Amino acid sequence: MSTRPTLAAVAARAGVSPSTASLAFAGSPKVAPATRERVFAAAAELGYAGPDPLAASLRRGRSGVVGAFIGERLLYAFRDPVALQLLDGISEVLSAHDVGLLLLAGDVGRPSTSQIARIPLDAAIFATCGLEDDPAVEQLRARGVPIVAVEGPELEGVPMIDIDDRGGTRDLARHLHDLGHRRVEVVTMPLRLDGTRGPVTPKRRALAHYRDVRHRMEGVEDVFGPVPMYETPSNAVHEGAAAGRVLLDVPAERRPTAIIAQSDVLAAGVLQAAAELGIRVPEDLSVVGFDGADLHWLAPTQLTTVVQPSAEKGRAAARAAMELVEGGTPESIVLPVSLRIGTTSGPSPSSDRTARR
Amino acid sequence: MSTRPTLAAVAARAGVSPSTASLAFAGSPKVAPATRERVFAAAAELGYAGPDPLAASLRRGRSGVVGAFIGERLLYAFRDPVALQLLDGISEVLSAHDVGLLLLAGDVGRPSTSQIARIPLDAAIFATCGLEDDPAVEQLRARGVPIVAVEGPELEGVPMIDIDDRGGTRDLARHLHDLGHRRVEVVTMPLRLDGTRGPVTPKRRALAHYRDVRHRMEGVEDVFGPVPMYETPSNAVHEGAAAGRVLLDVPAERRPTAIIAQSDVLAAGVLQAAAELGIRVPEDLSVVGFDGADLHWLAPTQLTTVVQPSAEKGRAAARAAMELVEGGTPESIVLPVSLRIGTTSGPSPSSDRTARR
DNA sequence: GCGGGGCATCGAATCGATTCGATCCGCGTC
DNA sequence: GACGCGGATCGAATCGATTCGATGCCCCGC
Repeated sequence: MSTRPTLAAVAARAGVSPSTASLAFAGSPKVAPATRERVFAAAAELGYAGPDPLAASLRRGRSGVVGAFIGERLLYAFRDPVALQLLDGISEVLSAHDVGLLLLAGDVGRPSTSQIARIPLDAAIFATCGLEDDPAVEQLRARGVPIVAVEGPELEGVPMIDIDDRGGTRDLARHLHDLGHRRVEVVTMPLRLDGTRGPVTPKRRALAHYRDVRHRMEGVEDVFGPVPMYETPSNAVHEGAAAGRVLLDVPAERRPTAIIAQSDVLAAGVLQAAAELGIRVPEDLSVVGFDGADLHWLAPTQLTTVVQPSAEKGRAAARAAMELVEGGTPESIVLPVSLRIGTTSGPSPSSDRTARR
Repeated sequence: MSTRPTLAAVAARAGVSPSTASLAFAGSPKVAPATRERVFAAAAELGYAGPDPLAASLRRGRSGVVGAFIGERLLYAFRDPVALQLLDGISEVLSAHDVGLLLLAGDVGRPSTSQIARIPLDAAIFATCGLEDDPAVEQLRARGVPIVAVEGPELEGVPMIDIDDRGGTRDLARHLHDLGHRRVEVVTMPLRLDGTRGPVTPKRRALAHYRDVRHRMEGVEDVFGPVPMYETPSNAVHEGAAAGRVLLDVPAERRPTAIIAQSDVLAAGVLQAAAELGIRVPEDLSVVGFDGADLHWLAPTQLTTVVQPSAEKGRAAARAAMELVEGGTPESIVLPVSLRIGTTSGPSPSSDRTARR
């Protein structure tokens, strides 16, 4: 009573050897139906719920758990609809394999390294965080835990699931350029998670941690050349709004005619700031985002943005992880993105002016 | 090379017994500093990253993983800010214990039971789902995995973390009653996850799955008596909006003067519907919610709502889980909630009319 | 009647640590 | 000089399954 029955006990009760009992539970076709029944009956009598996952894991060398590394704490990371979609995609594939999804949130000051040491992981997916100088990477490698990176930096032997951040932003920028915009500014996601807010200096830029952020900066520059950029400390609506206020609350002639936000969430914040300041979108100002997140509450406004396959990114990452666990060597992949023109971008007001003159 | 070094190998190299090496890695004070150093040096030479968590888990009988059961798939569950806060609270406490948080999302048609059989869990927290007739409960019990329920039904030997849903809603209802509202309708969260949408019939109500939903219905009735209720199939903004359109798009004299939404998210949807229909809030209509979620994008509107300690709920649940793992028997607790009056509730327009006449 | 093939079952090694009680050694004390 | 004590280290059992190669057995065919 005090202690749970073991497979051996069940086997004894059923009058078979532990090996046969094990086979029976594994559903092996090698065991005779009658025997299988006897084993199950014995298990039922003893209240045995099936093989202990821990013991099975040790023997198999697999824990059935894949870890997803989230840079920030859950609460902030999940303000980001893309992160959610990503995780949802991961979860979908993993659960189809009966594998569990473990969340490793980088809590402030607490490196997740001590968790890694204690928790059995079959593979790790770096989901929404740069992994350049993350000590966890070293530790996982030493442990032999395979790693998959989502929009991380290239790492020896680490398959990467990427999207065409640069190309997508380039399309977006070109769209604005075609509309006559010349005074364009960028609101960036955090270059790294240290709470910095403000104009991006070259020095700051050199510290950029995240691959996607860098590529989205470059995509703009491919079209417009150097452009003022403003960094937010967190990819959240209110930070977008704060940035928007700074960039927009200036004399109209110095105001940008278009703002390229590096995410839809930030773009939504900029829209908010514009509304507060009585700036009409898209008449006075074009605002574009990135992600194609469904910001239901923005309706009926439709953001001009670059749609990325967030969920598919997650599924691909999970598939790669499973393949690594099986001993395979999955390829890095780059998923395509597509421009979606909404109601927040229009002809540049200054180009109108020039035309009229 | 092909195979990872074991503790035994490290011990051999350091010239000590496996037991001593184990003690050294565990940081036991019983091992002499010099010896410890020797062990660590040997480990470094061999590229040994520390004891294998799987083996350690088996021996200890603990996996260091706690599962959180999410009723829906991740994507939908996390539209709900309360679920997020809850998970964040859980994660906070667990990671302080170096314990991992595993997400078990009930994907459509795929009961998580097969995952449970394969994944080693130390405890399970039923986070955002009813567990009345969940087969997972039976399975976990058979396995001896302790369970904590958050706003679940009372279950023998399962500590429950609850909030005062009924009392909170009662305060909310009284607030509206005091403002003169008499024609009140309720927008409910799903009574169970089967996609049902529409007026709540007594028959339907008998099927109600979720404790919090039931209590929030009762709280309203404590003040207003029987009240028309309208069920949404999912706790999401657009569903709130859909419900709002149905309830509000009727001749003004049949329109409710106040709508009590069972969550802030639904309330936000109702606000959206009201705006679409040109109904002013709070002049023509009061809208109240529940949760105290920070819907940043609602600003500057401030929802009248009941603030619940979502994150604390998560922390409490995680603490209870840890206590269960340690063999303790944590108590069920009920956390307090508080009314927060915002800008979306005001005097009933019909009471104005009556007064004027 | 005997050899062989196939199917069901069994034995035993193994996965990699943890942990308790035992042992060993050096030193202080009477 | 013997005894006792305490700190450091070691031996060996144990956690609970999985799995491969071996064994036993039955039946068929020659």
